[in-house]
Amino acid sequence: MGQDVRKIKTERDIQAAFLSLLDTKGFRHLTVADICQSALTSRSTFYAHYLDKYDLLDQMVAHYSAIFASRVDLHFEQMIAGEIDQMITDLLGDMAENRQAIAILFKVHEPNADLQANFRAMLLKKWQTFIVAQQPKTAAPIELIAAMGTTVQMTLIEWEITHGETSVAGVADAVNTIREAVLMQVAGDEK
Amino acid sequence: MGQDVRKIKTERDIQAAFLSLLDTKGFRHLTVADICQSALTSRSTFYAHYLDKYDLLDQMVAHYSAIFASRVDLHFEQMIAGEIDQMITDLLGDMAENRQAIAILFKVHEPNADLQANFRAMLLKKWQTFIVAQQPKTAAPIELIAAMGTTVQMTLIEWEITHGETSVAGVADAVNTIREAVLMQVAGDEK
DNA sequence: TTGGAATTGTTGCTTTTCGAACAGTTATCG
DNA sequence: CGATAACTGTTCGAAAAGCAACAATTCCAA
Repeated sequence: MGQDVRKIKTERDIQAAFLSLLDTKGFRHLTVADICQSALTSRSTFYAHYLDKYDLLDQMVAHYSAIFASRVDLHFEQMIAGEIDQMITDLLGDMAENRQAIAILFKVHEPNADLQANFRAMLLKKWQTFIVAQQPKTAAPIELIAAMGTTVQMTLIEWEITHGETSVAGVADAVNTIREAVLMQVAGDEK
Repeated sequence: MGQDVRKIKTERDIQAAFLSLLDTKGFRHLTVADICQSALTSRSTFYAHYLDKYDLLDQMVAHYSAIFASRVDLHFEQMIAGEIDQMITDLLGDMAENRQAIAILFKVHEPNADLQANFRAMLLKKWQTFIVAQQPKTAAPIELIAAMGTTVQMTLIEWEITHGETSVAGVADAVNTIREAVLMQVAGDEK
């Protein structure tokens, strides 16, 4: 099972080159030849690993989606519990090596490969089931409140991923204020 | 020629890993297995490229020595002419990609592989022939003055290589003052 | 000093990658 | 529109890298 080191290396090189070019030239006008030239591999090798550039993008999006999927439960619970500082620390810890890659992939929006949309969808589902479980008495539609919570959380994630481990103090406060407003809606409290 | 991309890549990986380990563990206690593990290559591949770790070091020292050898004439002339700013700019320009590698190799002193000693030897030879050509009337031994000039120039080079493209203004002045003192000795002027 | 562990070079065999060609498909531009 | 350039996806033999095993040092601590 332990793969041949060469496969690991070429996939690493191809993916690194892909991300770099994605950042500069964008996805649409990127050719397989471009990627291979930058990765110092041959095209035939590329096709031994991926069907085409779409497959490469798919696999990478799936990869980072899976990583986030394995953390999303904890992340959501921390959000609800208001443990914003800890949530941010954990997120940055988990994503440390992948931060740059995720930041780049977040800007790519292809029909069946949209990392940002995947993250958002996972969070939205969490919010929906959470709100339903609360049996809110609010007049506002459940879907709206779920969308609100998701948006707030996604905005924070994007901010952290692009800005890295900068000062977190003010951020936590700001997020917390908005978070409480959303949760108040869920509880059904009228102002 | 060594045209196959794979050769280029493995040598690049091996040399990068080697430099990195050289910086952390030093040369003596470094094993071929260490290098290969860090470079993600196999030992048999290593031995297909190098005789042993000494050969690897030799080749790298020879490589950077050759680069410096191709610049040393211009570099020395700029030193004599007092074009310190230009000299520094040119040096950093030429060495931009190799700065880190040279800085690391400068700390390695093996019997037949000493980059720092090679640099110094080249400069010393330039100073010696220069001074002889001037037919100095100074009472001081030629070898002493040559050693002085070489030391001053080497010190500057080491400073630039370790400190990079930081402010150059004050450096040029300081070097120039010392340079003039040395040249005054060459001219034989008694204070 | 000695015995086990680690390191060295070397080897045979397998797997992967390379490079160059190929026909077929899409852009690009005058 | 037409052509010609670029890109795709595939194939092939040759070259390189990987891997595991080996005996032969060398290291190092008991």
